[in-house]
Amino acid sequence: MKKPKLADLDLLMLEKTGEQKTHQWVYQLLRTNLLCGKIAPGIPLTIRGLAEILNVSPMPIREALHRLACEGAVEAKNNRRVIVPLMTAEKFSELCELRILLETHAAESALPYIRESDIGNLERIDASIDAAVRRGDAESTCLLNQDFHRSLYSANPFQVVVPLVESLWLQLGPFSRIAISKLEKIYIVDRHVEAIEALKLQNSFALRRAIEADIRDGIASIKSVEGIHSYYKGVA
Amino acid sequence: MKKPKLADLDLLMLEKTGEQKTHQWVYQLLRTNLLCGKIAPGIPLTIRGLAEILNVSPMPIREALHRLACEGAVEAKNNRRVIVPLMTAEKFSELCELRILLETHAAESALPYIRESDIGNLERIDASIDAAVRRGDAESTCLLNQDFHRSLYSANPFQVVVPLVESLWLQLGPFSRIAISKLEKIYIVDRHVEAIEALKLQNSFALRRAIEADIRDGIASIKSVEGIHSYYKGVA
DNA sequence: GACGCTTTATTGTGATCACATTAAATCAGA
DNA sequence: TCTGATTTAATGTGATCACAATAAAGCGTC
Repeated sequence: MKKPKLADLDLLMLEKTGEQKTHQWVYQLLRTNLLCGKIAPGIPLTIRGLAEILNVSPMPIREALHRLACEGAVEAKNNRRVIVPLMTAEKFSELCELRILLETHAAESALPYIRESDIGNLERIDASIDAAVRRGDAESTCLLNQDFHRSLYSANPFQVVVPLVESLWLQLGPFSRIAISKLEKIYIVDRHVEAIEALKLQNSFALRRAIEADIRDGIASIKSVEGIHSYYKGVA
Repeated sequence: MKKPKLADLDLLMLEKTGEQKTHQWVYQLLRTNLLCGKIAPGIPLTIRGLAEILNVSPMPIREALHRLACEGAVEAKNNRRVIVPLMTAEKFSELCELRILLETHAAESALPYIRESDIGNLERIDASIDAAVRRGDAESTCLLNQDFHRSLYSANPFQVVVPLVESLWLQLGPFSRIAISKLEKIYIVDRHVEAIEALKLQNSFALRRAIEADIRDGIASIKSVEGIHSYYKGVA
């Protein structure tokens, strides 16, 4: 097995809209690729290397990498390498527990602010997810799933938890790919529909249950993959 | 009342140790000052201005400010100003609820890993806090208090929650100064001692109670300050 | 082949500069 | 003295460069 290199990356590209700065574009691009697992743990990300791939100066890459590092998406080692951090079973468990803790809270505290239009929006996103699942589009499924959660929690205008949750998503990102590969089996029960029902009924208990179940379903699918342990440590 | 300017800042300085990079030094310095409320909300922080104050090139300041922005410690407005964000009552409540949620979890999941030496270390820190309170040293009290919590949670070697908690501390930082000013009245009951007792007894329920009470005591002292609302919005 | 040392290439950091954008200061007119 | 437009100053961004530190490659020895 060949050692993976930076140049082998096939990133999914985003177009740079005119209103965003270069470093924001780089950040979004790397972030998106991390979130749907396009960048495997262990391969060193270099400033100049990415600068060449993306055809920009090293400066915006530097800023984007630093930001991702402070969100825990990548890890700046004490030597001079920046990598997607490797995973351990214990760390994985901690991240999942925190997701449940934070996201059930976020959903519940958003509930009083949910309006008809919010529910419509969530239903629209969930329909897109179903479509993406059916056509086997892993990247879209992953990103839309996060859109669903983010939209729900953001209904609370005084919300401060979304950035924390996004940090958790980023740290789990490289492994969500595994979950996605089994998505068709998972979505026998659509937890999003359950959540939307709970919203309509203003039932905070049912809402918490639905969110927790949704997260646990994803976890279970990852844990069900045999040899996951060797996966995290194998690329070291 | 004069409009506060950047030059009027009297930052508490840290010496730059040889092993740390310049941008890390700048980050720690700004972070420390934010955490103990030395930088008031509303005054614009500029790269070149800080560079001149700290006698470094603009580059490390840029990186430090970007990192603080991504942690929520400062807010980069859409115009060209970076400020310590203003507070609202609702946001304040959210931050406090999250502190309780995350820190009680962090304490509980650290409990199984606590060793004799950890307890000794925590007792030592608590003694330092008492000393700082007695001599009215607000900055040290604030920083040592965070040391206590961080040390406790970090006993769990697989812990991923400390960075999230630190982000919350940073966002609450500018207002912790208010709490500190009333600290002598608060520490009638030393919640840290209660927490240490719970650790010794391996009593996770009592530990959660102690941590939650510790946080709530601080909150109560801030809320007890009359006109706090005008404080957050007054400097706008 | 495998291991240790030297040489070379590459990396992150910090400094400096040019430029477009925005805030602040200046000034004219009432 | 106040208001609004115009000029001036200051800011963030991105590019480029020099430098020290590190990793990778080359090479000789066992």
